[in-house]
Amino acid sequence: VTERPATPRFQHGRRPTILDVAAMCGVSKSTVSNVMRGADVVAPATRERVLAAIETLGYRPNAVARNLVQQRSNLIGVVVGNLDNPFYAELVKLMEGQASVREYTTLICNTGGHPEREAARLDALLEQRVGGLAMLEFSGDSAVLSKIVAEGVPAAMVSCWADSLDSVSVDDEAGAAMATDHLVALGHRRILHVSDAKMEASTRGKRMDGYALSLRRHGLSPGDDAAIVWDDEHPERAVRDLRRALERSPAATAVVAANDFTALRVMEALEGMGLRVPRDISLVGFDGIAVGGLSRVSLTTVAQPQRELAQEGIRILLRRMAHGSTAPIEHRRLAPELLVRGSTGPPRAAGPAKVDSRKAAE
Amino acid sequence: VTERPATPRFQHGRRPTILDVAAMCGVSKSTVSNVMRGADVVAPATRERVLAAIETLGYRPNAVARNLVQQRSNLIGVVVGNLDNPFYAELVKLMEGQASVREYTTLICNTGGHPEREAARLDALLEQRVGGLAMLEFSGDSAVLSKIVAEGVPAAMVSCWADSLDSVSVDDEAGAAMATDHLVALGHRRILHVSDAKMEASTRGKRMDGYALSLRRHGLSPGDDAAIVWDDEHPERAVRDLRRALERSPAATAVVAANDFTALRVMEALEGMGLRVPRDISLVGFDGIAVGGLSRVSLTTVAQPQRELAQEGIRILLRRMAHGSTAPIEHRRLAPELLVRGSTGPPRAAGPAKVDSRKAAE
DNA sequence: TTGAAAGCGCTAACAC
DNA sequence: GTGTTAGCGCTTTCAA
Repeated sequence: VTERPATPRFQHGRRPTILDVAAMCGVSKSTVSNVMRGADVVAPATRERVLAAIETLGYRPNAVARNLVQQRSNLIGVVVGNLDNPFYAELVKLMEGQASVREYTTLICNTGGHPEREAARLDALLEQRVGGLAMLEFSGDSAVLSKIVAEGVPAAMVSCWADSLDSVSVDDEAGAAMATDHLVALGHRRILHVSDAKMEASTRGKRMDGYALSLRRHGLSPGDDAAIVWDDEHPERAVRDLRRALERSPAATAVVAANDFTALRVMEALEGMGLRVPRDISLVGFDGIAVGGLSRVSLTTVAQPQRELAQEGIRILLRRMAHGSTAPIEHRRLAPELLVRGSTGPPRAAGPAKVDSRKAAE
Repeated sequence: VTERPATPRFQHGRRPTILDVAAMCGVSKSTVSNVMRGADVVAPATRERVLAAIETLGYRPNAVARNLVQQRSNLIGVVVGNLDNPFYAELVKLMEGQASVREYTTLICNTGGHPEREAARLDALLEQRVGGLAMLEFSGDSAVLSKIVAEGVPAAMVSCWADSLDSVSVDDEAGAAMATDHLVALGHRRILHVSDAKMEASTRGKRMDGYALSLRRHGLSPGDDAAIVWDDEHPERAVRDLRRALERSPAATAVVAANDFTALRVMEALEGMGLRVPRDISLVGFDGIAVGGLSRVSLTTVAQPQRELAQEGIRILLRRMAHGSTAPIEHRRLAPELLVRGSTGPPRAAGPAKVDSRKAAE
């Protein structure tokens, strides 16, 4: 039987704990804890000794233990649908920045828009006992929603919506209407809408509503082939629907896309059919992602105020984390802004363009 | 004085613990633990009872407590420089996917390329006692590096490099040489290099080396004004250097950019000067981000195999987490691939293009 | 101003 | 098979 040494036992690979620090400078661990937490009850001389020991030992407090005893954590879970979409990548980055300024660490999960993955990632976050949850995109799956509510974890929807949770988002309906109004003002009469299959249902719905509302206000109607859904896993379907709507008479002369990510794909598809944007067909996106601003791309879009969304999102979440379920639910709506760039213009005077059927067939 | 009820005390907001489950079905918490952990020592009948209790109570194990007692966590810290750069956003997404398949949760931190923020975010990760660390971009700051080594936390460098840590990356030098070879083969003789100030130093260096190596192999030399650094916070400097190099005689006819993110900005700057790509000047990027593939952008680039990088990165990290510091350091080098698209072509036959000084002045 | 002690929720020996 | 027990590293009363 080996005897334990009396001096701080330092097995290989073992991190020093608060006890090692305490032992080194002959105080109790409470005192070390008081120093660490900045409680101003410690005598200056003692504090110095403790600080020195922390330094020499390379002591680093264990957040896991602290979280366990405090029954809360400085972890914020961020659930995002698709980091491929620059809008969300940018938003996640901004939120992480906001959170870390406030000493919170973010756990970021990408769900790919699949409700079952969303549920699984959420479970992981809940097991980590995150202090709060930010949903940046939300499948709308009611099982996921009820899990959040049942768990009672503070949550905020950012750039998406759920009745029962705090949220901050832009006015999607107004934004989509602005996009459509812009096209109508340019003289377009037959305008299509392409939405994104991956997009959360309620936002998708509101953007479609805004589009339809604008048309109605101008005495126009969408037409039965005007609502197209872009599913990135089966782009050929949307391309086919798009082509049909463009070959009909009167041919569509403009497209409102549900977001920039989709708009870029639609632009690609249209140009693949031999159509020129905006000469033959105009296109408006939604979100205001950075690449849309490149002169090569020059996508007219309805921009969301990302920085404000991130800031408000974190603010609302922290408020909820502080107040618990007592505070009333807060829904912030921010105003989107129409950025007119080079992908929109008046419809062709010389009548509708012809789809290049050779290219279109590919 | 109120008396404590004998039945499971359920204060408001208190999550059920393993003890509540145990009490509910009259077993000890070890048995519940055995069921949870899938230890096959539990009698089927007991297991059923426990499972039922878990179900009705909505019990969810506390990963914080588990991590504390197990002295390890299923958390993987991912440190990335800039999520704005789609290359990293895409890579992060892939790594998160790989990690979650293996039941690991990722903690993602964005450092903005600032060493001090990198150090701060790293501290947060270490306090959470992450089981492993993936560095996707690394300032090269030696303080950060030595912190990782001192802490003894398993770490892998992905798409970047440190001698003392496992890594997986592409052969940056060979890739940059491929890009340059391609331009030389097209007939270009005076070729500039624009690197990215935010980029980690060693990768930046290797890509520059590859560029210089290729030139030398072809009997060319860069010229004293050929090395330009793009700093996103002061783009005007790079633009000025670029313009000078283009106004000199013989004027440069091609640019190798250190990455796609920078290439896109250079493209924007060149076209802002009234130059056309590739007619007046050719441009090659590095990374292979998705937007480069849009027909509007059509950026010739040296693509990195992102999926493989993510897969190998997680594999190497998990290997290190399993073996501790005993295993030898592993450096994997993957081959990059030249994607010739529309931003490169032969130099103008009719001599160098004229920079539009009106536009250039803006 | 400092220390002693009681946990936070869980795992993992080990005993029964 | 199941229960008992001893912690993991820390915070937080409460006494001294």
